[in-house]
Amino acid sequence: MSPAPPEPFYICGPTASGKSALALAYARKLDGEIINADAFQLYRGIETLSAAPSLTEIAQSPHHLYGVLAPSTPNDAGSYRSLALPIIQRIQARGKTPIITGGSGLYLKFLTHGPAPLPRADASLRVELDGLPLGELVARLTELDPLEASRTALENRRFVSRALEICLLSGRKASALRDGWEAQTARISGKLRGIVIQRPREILHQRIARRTRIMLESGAIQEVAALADVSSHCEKAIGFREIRCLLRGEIDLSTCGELINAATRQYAKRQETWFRREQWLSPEKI
RNA sequence: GGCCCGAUAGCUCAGUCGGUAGAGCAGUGGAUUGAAAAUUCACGUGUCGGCGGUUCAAAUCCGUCUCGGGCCA
Repeated sequence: MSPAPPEPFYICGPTASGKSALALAYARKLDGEIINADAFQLYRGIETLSAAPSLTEIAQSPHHLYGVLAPSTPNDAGSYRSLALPIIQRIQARGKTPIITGGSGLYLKFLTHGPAPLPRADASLRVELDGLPLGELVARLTELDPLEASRTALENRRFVSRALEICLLSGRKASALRDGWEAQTARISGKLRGIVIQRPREILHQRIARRTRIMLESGAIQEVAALADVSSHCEKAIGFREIRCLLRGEIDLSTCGELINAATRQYAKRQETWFRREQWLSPEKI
């Protein structure tokens, strides 16, 4: 009888909190291999902009799922799960510990809790729904699935659109499809091992400012310039828009840095809100 | 030295005929299972530059001082 495969170890927390460095430490400690759980470090061509691990870091331990997608490739949490699961299994089969590292809360939760039994996104339907006024989306959702409408933040176009999309694609009520899934996943609570990095807000802001400065000095501008003609999925990365403004001469370098700083701070706050609520790991102060 | 303009939230500014003030940004908290570095919701007491005066009542009118900026010497 073969021994049980090593359980994955999760390292998460807000941006610029030091996840990559901690992952390396744990890779040594647990004889592990690192797997990315960051939505934008998946992409090639924005390694600096997305603060992906450096070549020096990557050389120290096997790293997986960094720079594996072309900039124009769309992605979502479900696709990420499909990419990550086989890699986790292969690492475990070698007797190594998967060290899953990243700050994309939704991606992590898809990995740990699995997808709800819902139809996946449909690009052409989204184009169609995007053309309708929010009021109409709300009206259609309310008609098809009043229960789901009552549970949805109706001011949030994305959420309304997604709920309606589920109803239209499945021909069933989104509320019915979602039911049961949450209860099923509740058992995972507190069972997984890992760390949520927490730092005082002030310290985190200092780290963000430092990282933004280094990023702008060490190639992020060139990365965005190189993608100038590409209509890419990764345009949503923080810093992309700001650097494009810089390249067009609309703002100066210091303004660009300030805008990126502010956007990164806001992102870090959203991540903290997410991880504060997620109780499947026990938070550990660093 | 003289004249003019400005000083209001952390920042940029609005504030009508005098009735003790509100936007954007920043910040904080929340939502968030298939776009998530996305999307979205909520939260505004501050010596209205200081001191005096007029007035029932002053961010608002008057005087004066301080600090910016400008013009003329």
